[in-house]
Amino acid sequence: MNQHPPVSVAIARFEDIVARGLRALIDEDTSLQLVAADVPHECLAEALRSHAPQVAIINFGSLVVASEVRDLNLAFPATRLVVLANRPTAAESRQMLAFGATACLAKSTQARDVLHAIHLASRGLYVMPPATIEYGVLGGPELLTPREADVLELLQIGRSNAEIANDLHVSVETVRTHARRVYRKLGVRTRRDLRSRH
Amino acid sequence: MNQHPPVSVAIARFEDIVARGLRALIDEDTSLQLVAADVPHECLAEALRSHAPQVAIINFGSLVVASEVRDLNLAFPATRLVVLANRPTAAESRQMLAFGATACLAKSTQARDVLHAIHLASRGLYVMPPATIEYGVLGGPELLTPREADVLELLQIGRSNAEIANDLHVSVETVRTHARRVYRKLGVRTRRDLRSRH
DNA sequence: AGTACGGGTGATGCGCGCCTCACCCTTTTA
DNA sequence: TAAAAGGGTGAGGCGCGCATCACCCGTACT
Repeated sequence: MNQHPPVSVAIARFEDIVARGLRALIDEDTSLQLVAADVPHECLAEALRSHAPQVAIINFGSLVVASEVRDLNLAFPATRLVVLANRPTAAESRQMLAFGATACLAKSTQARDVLHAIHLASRGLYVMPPATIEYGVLGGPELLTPREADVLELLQIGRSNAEIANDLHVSVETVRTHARRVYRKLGVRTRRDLRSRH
Repeated sequence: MNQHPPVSVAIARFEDIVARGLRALIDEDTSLQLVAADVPHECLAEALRSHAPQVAIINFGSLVVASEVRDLNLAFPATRLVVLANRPTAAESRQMLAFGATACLAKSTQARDVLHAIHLASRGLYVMPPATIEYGVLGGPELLTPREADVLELLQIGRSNAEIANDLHVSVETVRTHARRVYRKLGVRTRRDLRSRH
């Protein structure tokens, strides 16, 4: 029922065992088409230029500097970059995404999950390893702060400002300030709207 | 070769068509095991408590407020939350992740990608829709700051600390401080390492 | 008329990242 | 050998988000 054209994939050079595993994995998946494999690190740009794969699997370990990922992404924006690292830290993973990678995976990731990630990345969805997202690392002033979320929750169940102030052990004025920001961020004008929305 | 126990999945209540599609999708996948389906929104917490599924697919549209996701995540940290929204904005997606969701998907996502995301989410990997990550929305003290990027650029073209200090109109000591942070963040030890490519 | 609510503005304190610079030390390089 | 670079530590100032509270005004409901 789903007839999609195969996803073209290029693989950078990896350690022998890893490379063989990756190749076998991708060969097994008929919806993935290998267009280049075992590409030496210094030939990556050339390979991306000539093959223009939808997905390129990059070896984090062979990166001389992390910003090479940014350079590749700027030069070949049509190719989604999947970075495979031995044991990426949360910071490294975030840096990879900040530099334009679409996915960052540990080599300890299960084989099937690598395939899942390749497919998702080929269609632009981001994949990040566990424990890389906490409140605070996601910028953006439109996000509700933890305190605003507390107020929102109580607003939603119909509590008055005075009751909320009592619940949270703060002044009514503080509650009103939080409520105003919640209204603005969620694009509503009254507490009523919070309950009738959706 | 891959003998993994199936992943238990619970599905919240969705629009009829969507619900049928989701069910069929998950029934087809032998590595997914449906433990609850068409769970009304008000029974979600109860369903998660009794079935303790590895993954729960949440209907963004039936959320009264976004912070319900946070509450569910706090109450059932072992269950990965996959939020399915009609057309999530970048802010909404980030808010979902900030509130503890492991994946946020648009309903326009291809069926197979929903399955991919469920599998990845079951093992803790984060999945985000396209265009939700730009440079800057990822906070974190480990990313290169603008000033560090300035220094990096000059370091890469071979300028000395004194020259960089002159270019940027700051002290040599400041340049050395920026350079140190750049080295640490990029995992290199010398400016040579930054140039060994190109 | 009194109370609660929505909306604007501003102030305060705290924490934290960023930028700047300084002083110390060792290693590398010219 | 002297200069440059790498590495550690710490300090001071600045900006900003967050949380808290205060005062102003107008409106809606009772």
